Amino acid sequence: MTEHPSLLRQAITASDRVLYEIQRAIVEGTIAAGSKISEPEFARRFDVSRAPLREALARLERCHLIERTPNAGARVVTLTPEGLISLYQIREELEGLACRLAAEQMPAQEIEELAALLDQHLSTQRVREGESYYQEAGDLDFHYRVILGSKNPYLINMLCDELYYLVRMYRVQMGMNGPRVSRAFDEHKAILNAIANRDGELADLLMRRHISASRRNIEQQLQAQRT
Amino acid sequence: MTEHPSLLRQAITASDRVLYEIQRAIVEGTIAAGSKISEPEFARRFDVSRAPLREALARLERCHLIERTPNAGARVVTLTPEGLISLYQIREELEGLACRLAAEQMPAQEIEELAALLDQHLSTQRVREGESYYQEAGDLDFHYRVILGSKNPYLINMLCDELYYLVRMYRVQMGMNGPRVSRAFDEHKAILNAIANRDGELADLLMRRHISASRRNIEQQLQAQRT
DNA sequence: TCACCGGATAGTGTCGACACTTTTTCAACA
DNA sequence: TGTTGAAAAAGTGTCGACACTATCCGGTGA
Repeated sequence: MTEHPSLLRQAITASDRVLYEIQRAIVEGTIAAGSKISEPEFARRFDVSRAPLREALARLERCHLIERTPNAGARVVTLTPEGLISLYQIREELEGLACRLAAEQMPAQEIEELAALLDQHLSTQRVREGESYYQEAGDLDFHYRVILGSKNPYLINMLCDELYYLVRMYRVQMGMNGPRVSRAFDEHKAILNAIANRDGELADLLMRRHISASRRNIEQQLQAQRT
Repeated sequence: MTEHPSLLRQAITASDRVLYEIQRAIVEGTIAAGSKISEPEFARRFDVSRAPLREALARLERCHLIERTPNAGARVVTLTPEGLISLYQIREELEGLACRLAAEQMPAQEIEELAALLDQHLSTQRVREGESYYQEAGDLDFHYRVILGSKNPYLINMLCDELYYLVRMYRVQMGMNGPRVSRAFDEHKAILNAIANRDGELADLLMRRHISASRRNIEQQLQAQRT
């Protein structure tokens, strides 16, 4: 049986399903950071045998959401200021590169779609003033598209599959909000312009600044929560 | 039973062993690039059941040595000029960052050890003039240490665990040799100096150039083999 | 009281078997 | 001869069970 050709989605196995559920639970904190993962218990909880569960755990380790030690088991990662800095150091470099490549490689149509996405963000943002979650999703959506525009498969894989779940975990569990929403929108706009003008160097610079600002913002949150 | 404390090596499971063997075989070309991997066949060949084999395959996918599609199986990656460029684009950014961080973070003792390593390279290089393989290993060793010096765990993981096997695969299967050996040594020396002087910016720049030169070198090889 | 040790318990690593999917084979038909 | 389609073969995904390892816990000795 052939799937709908426009989507060509992969087959969804049991381990996929379990992966998505656990991934989401970890990112949102339903499964506490730092807690231990018992294979028999999780297998029961998600109603699969240990084989697909272990497959899922392998992939969770891949995106840095859990840490495994042989013969000892898996734990959910713990969030630390150092970890956050390490993560964002890499993001700055890789997304800067992605942005430069996008400026060079992104098809005109994708750029138009990205512009449309930003317009949509603007209107939605006005409606839901102050509500942070949507902007969260929107911000990630913007970054996703830029990364995909780089057309570098390793880059896409590293950022979208290996790093972004952890980024989301930090943002969700730090409870992102505050006045950064509208400024982020302007920064997105400037980045889009640079890409549309095929100015890779500028796009690179702006994206680095954007991420750097985002990091400082989270660090502030983290500082505030510490008091 | 406690292991020797100075090494604190992890337990070596069957899946580890199989991973190392297949990894090496793919990097060295014993298992041909692009060839299909049949789980029952490989399980027999490496004398394990399919469970640890699949665990190994998951990790091979993680370091980009194989590609899997659900319900269809795994194939060894194929080496392409585009893939090489994509890979080195990322290396330039990440190792540049690693080098900058190393200049800031690397303990003095590690820097001394790195200097000693280079001296050792120089003497060995004179003995084995023209023989490329050792320089290969030595070059990787140098890069490894710089990366470890960055003290950024994500960076270390991405470069050493996820990208470097593929880098080695390209270099080995492209049959690296030629006159780059001594120049690479000089470049290493310059990078070391920058790190020792705690000049992160310069170390970053030099490392990027070094990798860029290495990429051009491989591209040349690739061009030559194409004729 | 505390450190050490041995058994009990839970947990991970591995195995062989089965269900379902994909690919191949081959015969019927145009 | 080339194409289509269904059966057969091969292969992947999943399951339950067992072996071995790590952890916990109570007892012993100093």
